[in-house]
Amino acid sequence: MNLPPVIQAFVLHFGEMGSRWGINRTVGQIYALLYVSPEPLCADDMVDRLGMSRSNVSMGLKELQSWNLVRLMHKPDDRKDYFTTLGDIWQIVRTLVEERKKREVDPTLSVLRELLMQNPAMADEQHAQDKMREMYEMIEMLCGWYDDVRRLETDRLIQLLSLGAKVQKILEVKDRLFALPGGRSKASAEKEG
Amino acid sequence: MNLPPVIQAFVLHFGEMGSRWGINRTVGQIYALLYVSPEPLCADDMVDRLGMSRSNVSMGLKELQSWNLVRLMHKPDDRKDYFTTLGDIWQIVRTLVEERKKREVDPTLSVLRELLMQNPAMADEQHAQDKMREMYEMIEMLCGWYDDVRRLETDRLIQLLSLGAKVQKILEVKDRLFALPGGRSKASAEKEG
DNA sequence: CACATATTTCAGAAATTTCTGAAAGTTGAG
DNA sequence: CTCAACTTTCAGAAATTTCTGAAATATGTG
Repeated sequence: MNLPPVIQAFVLHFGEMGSRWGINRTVGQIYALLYVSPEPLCADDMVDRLGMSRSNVSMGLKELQSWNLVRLMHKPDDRKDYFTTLGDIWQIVRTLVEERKKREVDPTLSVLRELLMQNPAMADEQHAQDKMREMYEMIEMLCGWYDDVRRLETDRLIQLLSLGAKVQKILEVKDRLFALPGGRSKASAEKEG
Repeated sequence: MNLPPVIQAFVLHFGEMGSRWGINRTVGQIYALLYVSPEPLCADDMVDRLGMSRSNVSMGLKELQSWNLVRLMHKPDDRKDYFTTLGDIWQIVRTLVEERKKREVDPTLSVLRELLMQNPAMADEQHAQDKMREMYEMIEMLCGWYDDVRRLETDRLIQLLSLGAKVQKILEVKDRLFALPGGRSKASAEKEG
């Protein structure tokens, strides 16, 4: 590896982290390097700096493109392909979540849905299906929330995050304010959508 | 494998999913089987039903215990160890998130913190550190939010999730209600915590 | 303690994943 | 079309991870 120490440490760490997630070590390293680079890099730059084979870099870049994590660019009068990461850190997180959902959560939901349609042939299967339904409903709820939240603009999202659980308190205050004795208040109507 | 078809399909799916996460295939299968079982199982039950070696089951259970995902039990007059999953699905999700944070997010934060202390020796390192800081702050914000939300009781959490982004609207309503011309309102005071 | 029942460890086999160099493919310029 | 510059593919090598059987360890019972 041929990198300044701080960058090398960062790249190595993300290589390790990558291998804990589905992404492999070299893909993690390539991405980390691109993330901290001030300029787009071409494959040969990465070969030099990361010390891996040209073909490995090529495969890694292909995978990163399939994750929508990297953008292909060109420089004028240069036939090489250059790459950069895509968007700011929040956009990166959004993309990561979106892609992982697509690859992991959605297929799981569809397996569960299918299994829940089967007729249980015995008590154990019945019980298993009940547990699967519990899981299915939990995932659906998280997906519904995600589907709402992903549409927020980033500064709204940040605002919401900084609020944390204080939302609860605000809801309580609001409920008290709008509460009408024995009636369905405007607040609860809104809360229930 | 020696399992009813619906359960087998579930177990196989979670095996595959497990291998996309850090968890390996057989550990995923063991957990899936325990999750849908009405009764605690002993290691030999798992050997029978999953068709893997006794030692493999033993190692898998050890790993699941280290993740706090499985509880060891005993039956009266029986020397075998029995195992169950731990808590309802929401508790399981909490545990998973907590453990993954501990193993993946916390170490990353500490690497980043350390790298941000270094003196940049050149422009590229300076730029890299800026990007790392951006990432560090994003992770800190997510952790802060998580730290708030994890304390909520499950039904409060569910309530919050079903609310989704509608929280935003409620905030807007609230801001409008409390807004005093030119003044720091009770609402904004609360929002800023 | 001796024995039977259980669980864990661990060295190496088996399987899977990652990585490489060589060859094939692509593309723009002359 | 031909060449040079560049990228991709892919078969097999290398590395890593997973899995197993055999041996070691632990534990309750008489």
